[in-house]
Amino acid sequence: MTETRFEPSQADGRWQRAWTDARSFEADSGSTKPKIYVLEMFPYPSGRIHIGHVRNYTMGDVLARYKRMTGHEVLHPMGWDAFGMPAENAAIEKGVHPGAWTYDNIANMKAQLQRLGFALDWSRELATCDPAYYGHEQALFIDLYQAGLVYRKESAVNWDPVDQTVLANEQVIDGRGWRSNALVEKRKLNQWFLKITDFAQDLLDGLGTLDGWPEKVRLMQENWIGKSQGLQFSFNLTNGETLDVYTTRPDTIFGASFVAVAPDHPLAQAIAANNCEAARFIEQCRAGGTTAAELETAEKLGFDTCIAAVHPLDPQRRLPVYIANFVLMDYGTGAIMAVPGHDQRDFDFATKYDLPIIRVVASSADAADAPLTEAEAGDGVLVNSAILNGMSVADAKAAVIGRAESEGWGEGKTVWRLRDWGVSRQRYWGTPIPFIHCDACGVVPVPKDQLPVVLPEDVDMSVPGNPLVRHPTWKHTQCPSCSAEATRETDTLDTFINSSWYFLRFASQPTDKPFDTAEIAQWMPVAQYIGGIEHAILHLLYARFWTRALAHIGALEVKEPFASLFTQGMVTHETYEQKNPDNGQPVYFTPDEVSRSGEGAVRIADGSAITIGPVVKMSKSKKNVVDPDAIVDRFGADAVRWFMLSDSPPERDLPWSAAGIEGCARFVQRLWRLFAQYDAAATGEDKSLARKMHQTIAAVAGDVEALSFNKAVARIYELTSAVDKAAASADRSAAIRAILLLIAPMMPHLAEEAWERIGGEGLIADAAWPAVDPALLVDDEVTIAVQVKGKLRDTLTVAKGLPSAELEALALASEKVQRAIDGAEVRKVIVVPDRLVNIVA
RNA sequence: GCGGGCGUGGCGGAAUGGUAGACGCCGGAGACUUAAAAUCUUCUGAGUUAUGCUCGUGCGGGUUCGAGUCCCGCCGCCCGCACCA
Repeated sequence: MTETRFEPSQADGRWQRAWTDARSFEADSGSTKPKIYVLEMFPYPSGRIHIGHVRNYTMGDVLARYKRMTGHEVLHPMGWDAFGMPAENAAIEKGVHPGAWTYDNIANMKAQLQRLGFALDWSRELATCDPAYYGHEQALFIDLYQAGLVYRKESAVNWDPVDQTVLANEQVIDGRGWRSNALVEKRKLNQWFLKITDFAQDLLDGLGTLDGWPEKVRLMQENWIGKSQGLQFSFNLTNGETLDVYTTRPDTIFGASFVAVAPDHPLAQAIAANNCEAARFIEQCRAGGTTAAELETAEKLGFDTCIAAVHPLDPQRRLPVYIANFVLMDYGTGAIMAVPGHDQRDFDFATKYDLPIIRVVASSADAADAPLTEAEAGDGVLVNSAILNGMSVADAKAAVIGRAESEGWGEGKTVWRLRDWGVSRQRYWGTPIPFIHCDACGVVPVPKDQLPVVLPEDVDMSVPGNPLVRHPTWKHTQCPSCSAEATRETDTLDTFINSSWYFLRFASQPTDKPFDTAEIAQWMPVAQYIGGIEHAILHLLYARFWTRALAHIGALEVKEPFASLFTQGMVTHETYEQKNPDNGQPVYFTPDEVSRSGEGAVRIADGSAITIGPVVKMSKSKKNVVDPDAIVDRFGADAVRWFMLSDSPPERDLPWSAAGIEGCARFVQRLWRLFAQYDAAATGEDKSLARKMHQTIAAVAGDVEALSFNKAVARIYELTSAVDKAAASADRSAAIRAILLLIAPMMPHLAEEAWERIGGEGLIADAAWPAVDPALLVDDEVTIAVQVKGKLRDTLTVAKGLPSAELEALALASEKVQRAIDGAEVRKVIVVPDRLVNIVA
């Protein structure tokens, strides 16, 4: 090792080729080693990878490489979530075919990923837009149809009358199409649905078994599934009709002081038909915002219908019926009994419209008349509730439901927020839904031997509307049952279906079927799944459902696809801006355009002052981005990888900084110089360095297993400094070799290069993780804190395991301690062996 | 509004109820050099009458021999959301 600098520009490519040539990272399903599946969420091929991908994939890579070193057969694949709207947008804007655009992007991004040296099994690469992938998806979809998990029903979509297309919610801006600016209409279409609600309870129960998932994600899914148990019952109205309401608090029924229906409720609509004031009110409700935060802070508003409802347990009582802006049509029956005393929204409404607020739950029977200044949702005993008085909330719930059922005016009911999954998309760039519409036979699945139903290549994206509908020949076919003229389904599948089983196809990819059940069992479930929190609900819930659905039809033996989930933080960067003198709007500059010095920054082009803005998520609009290729060119893959792992805990945001990456590049060189000092022939002991080495190996292993990469990095720095300071010895050489192995998963190119030079056998990628001698994990000397009344006054270095009495004597003998005691009487001495002595005087 | 999370030096962050600030970045001083870069050494929470002492983990209480850590009440920031009856 004579070169004084490590040259990533030469080493990176050389070792990447060596790994490819040796097929180092191709997973063997037949291996007898313990198997482990490490997976990061596959990217959408947008064109360029961004630094967030680099962070995500670096984390997975370190774990995958580490697991290989600890004797596992590792499956660590990569592919492309390649269907979706951006390709169609590009096609419309640039006149390229969505497929051509997508495959170009894949080629670029693959090259970018390969430059980072990720230990990926590229032999299993897949793209969801490949008929070899989506054909199997069509087969699975038909299987689920035959199992009764797929059905069609009418459902509303956002229709853009100018672009003749259905819009996603995000494409509707202030009620208008994002591209056409036309007013969006609600249109009812016959669409395909998956029965995810059949699995609601199972999906909920499964969350309890996912110990390896963040509590936050489990909670988000639980709320999304939204199970509630309550009473659905019917009010008799004074106009002769009845009104169904749902409540989760039947116990508070005697506290009901009004009834409210959603603006979209049929009753409200009927009233509005001959009452323009009501119609105006409903219109006003629709004009308001629809997000939770907007509605929560919006004032509670109502319209008195002048209809009254008869209280089912107190027929003399009449409750006014309101149309209210805070009642949702989509949940329950779209109508509620309102209990102001025990629901804050009802309380706010009652206060505004001067309706009675009745306490029916109190801390004790004596507190029945305690005034309510806000709604009280807590537990207690029933008061002011006739037959229910004195009961607990739980008993009263059961009593009311029992009575409603026996008297026939209501029934206990479980209501779910979760709704069936609408999977129809009226778009070209997606998986064709493999069904045929026949006038005589109805909806008929495409026979499996005719799969895949392939998208036509010759489409014109410049004309509005779905090209599959207007293609001259594609949709025309024969009915598989009766051979009559028939048409293909022109809807394509939601891309969330593509990502609901790609991990299965990675694990097993026969040509004649979606996957091999036995081979899947070798790898599934995914041991560690890593991705962004933005997928906490939809992707992860759909994948859990799809896996269950396949298990339900016997195609799989696992129900939960991802045993452990990790959601990493974003990569952030400060912003650089100037005010536009004309309109005062900020103008952003990229880090390349700005020279940062000390406190301030200037624009390189003209030397003008730049305002340094907040550190926020990297985004194109704020121009606070760094290009992975550019930084790999400049610093090498290993420095970039090291930066991704350093400092910030992986679940938190990582602030990118030029100084930070430069520091990492310096550390790469420092290690290079250290490795050059490796001397296999060195002799002599360095017991304390040997201890430090074994402790570090054990700690780094634990940190990597826990994905606490920032801690592992800190420990490697510590050991490096200790080795730097140590004199030559056999132990020092061993420690240098250990550092090399510890950094191998993190800085694999540097590690290979140095491994070769010190005469390591084979590739370090195939080397074993260094062994730990348990005897050397503990020190024989410990430093004891000596406190007086809880304040540190001295420290003592003593032999480990010194008895308490001796520790106490040593502590009391300390001059500093005596000065702190200052002659006071020692009342108590707390001794924690090998830790501290606390003298209470 | 509800749910969840987080508040520790100039910055990112360490810390099984037991020596707060590990490790890194920034910054200061010095060595090497004709010089610079690189590298190395060293200092770096605040205050102070400096071998010491006092204060210090968002704020106010509490439990404890001992609290960044546990409990109660606030404040602020971030994320999620579906007024879910």
